[in-house]
Parts: sequence; C-alpha cells; structure tokens
Amino acid sequence: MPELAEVEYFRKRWDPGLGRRVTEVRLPRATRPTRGLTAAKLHAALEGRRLRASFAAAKQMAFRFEGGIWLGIHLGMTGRTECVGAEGTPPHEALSLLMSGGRRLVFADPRQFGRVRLWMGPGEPDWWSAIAPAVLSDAFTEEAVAEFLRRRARSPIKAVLLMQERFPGVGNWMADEVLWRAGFHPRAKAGAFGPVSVRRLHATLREVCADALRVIGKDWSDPPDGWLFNHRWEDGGVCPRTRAPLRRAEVGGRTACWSPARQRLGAERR
DNA sequence: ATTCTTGTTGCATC
DNA sequence: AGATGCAACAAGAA
Repeated sequence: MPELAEVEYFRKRWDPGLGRRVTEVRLPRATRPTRGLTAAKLHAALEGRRLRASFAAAKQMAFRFEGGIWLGIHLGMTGRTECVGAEGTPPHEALSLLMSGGRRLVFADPRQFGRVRLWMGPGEPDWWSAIAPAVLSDAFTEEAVAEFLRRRARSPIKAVLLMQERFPGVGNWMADEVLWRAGFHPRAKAGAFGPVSVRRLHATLREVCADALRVIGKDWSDPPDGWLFNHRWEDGGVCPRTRAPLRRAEVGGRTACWSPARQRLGAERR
C-alpha cells in the first residue's frame, strides 16, 4: 500500500515521539525486515537518545536521533507505523521503541517486505542521500524524464513509471492514476513519447504527487470520487469521467487498471 | 482451496 | 554494457 503520500502519513504517526528519549527497544521476533539487526545492537545505539527529526522521501522514512543515529524504515508492501501506549503490542510488530513519557513507536509489517536500517555518523547515510530527486523538486525536469524514457524505449510506460531511480515514491496506484489523468495507455512504449507527451506526463506526475500529499499525506482523507483511485480495484468498476467500464490486466508484471475510452495506444505520439 | 496483493531485488536472457 | 522480464520473498484477505 504505501507509496509517496502514505509514507508521509506514516512518518507523522511517530510525531508523538519527537523530543522524547528511547528507553527500550523491542524486537519481538527475528523478522525479515530487520535482517541482521538485533535488539542488542539497536538498544546500544538508541538507548537514551532523543528523537530529533523525521523525514519522508520516495517510499522511505528516516528518523534521526541525537548523536547522528539514523533509523531508516521502508514499509514494503504492508508495513505501517503507529504510536500506542506502553503496554500495547500490535499484531505483526517487527520493531518498537518505548519512549520517555510512556508511549511506544511501533513498526508492524505482516508480509515482511519492509526494511529497517540503522546508521550512525556525521552527515547522512548513503541509503538516504542516494534517493532520486523528488518529483516535486526543481531537479525533476522534463529533460530528465525524456532522457529516462529514451533509455527505456522498449518498456511499457507503466513499468517505467514504477522505477524508483527516476520516479521516487510512485507505486502501482499512482502510476495508474497518472496515466489515466494524462490519457496514456499503460502499454504504450516509453520510446514513443515525444516532447509534447513528455511534457504532459511530467505535469501530470507533479499534479498527482501534489494531490496525493495534500489529501492522503495530510490525514489519510478519502480521495475524491473523481480520482481513478476509488474505482481501480472494484470489479465492474467504471471510469469516473467517461462512465465506461474500466479494464484490468497485467502490464510489466503488475496489475494495471485503465479506461479504454480515454487511454488509447498511439495517443502518446508527437 | 485458490487466487489476489499499492514493492524490491537478483538473476537469466536479450 | 545496458535493458528487459520474471521468479522469489511471506502472509493475510477475498
């Protein structure tokens, strides 16, 4: 589930821990997301440290503690964060931090595709600074998109939009939403996008990222009914703009949903 | 019981 | 060398 805006939402769920000290680290079982980390290692690094700041970028979160300690969390497919009382033990807990003041910051991940990282030192960890420039940043230019599409010329555009090295934070639903709003078929070849189509794609990417952060990133409000988001999973779903039936099929190894009435192959020419 | 899944990685192949 | 496609990871939900 967690893409750009959901990650921003989950980042904020640990806000009650800001300024608080870590008093205890709990790793209930050796789960995949924590890999080689142990409770002892985490405790040695974090005990007594105050949580100073948190960041979200792409599909990752970083929590910075006193002393240059960084805790990185990738939510994978089913990860989530929450803040509970000291006694709480949510199901599928992979890691939690008991904080001064008596609250517990929890990372839970039933399907265990998430990832927890620990880093200490001056500056930023590599896994943080290596994240590609945000879609909403000045560095995300039309030329960068055009160049990337040229290199992936034979791949379907849907698959290309899922590549984090250029479209950080875009996941399955956001890619479908972008293509639907912009009127491009998910199977259109990336190489077929000329300057006019690239411009349209670039603008729509920015629009969807901004909308998602405003609605879902803020407080997980329900997206407006006019978004594809609300219709893409229901069987017999209907395009909110044309009222024509939506189609679903696998594209680039993932389920894609589109509106045949307004997303035709060939529209990406020029 | 079977099939589905909003992510990423590593490997085989082109 | 770089691009492309796909299985694998794991477990809950429908």
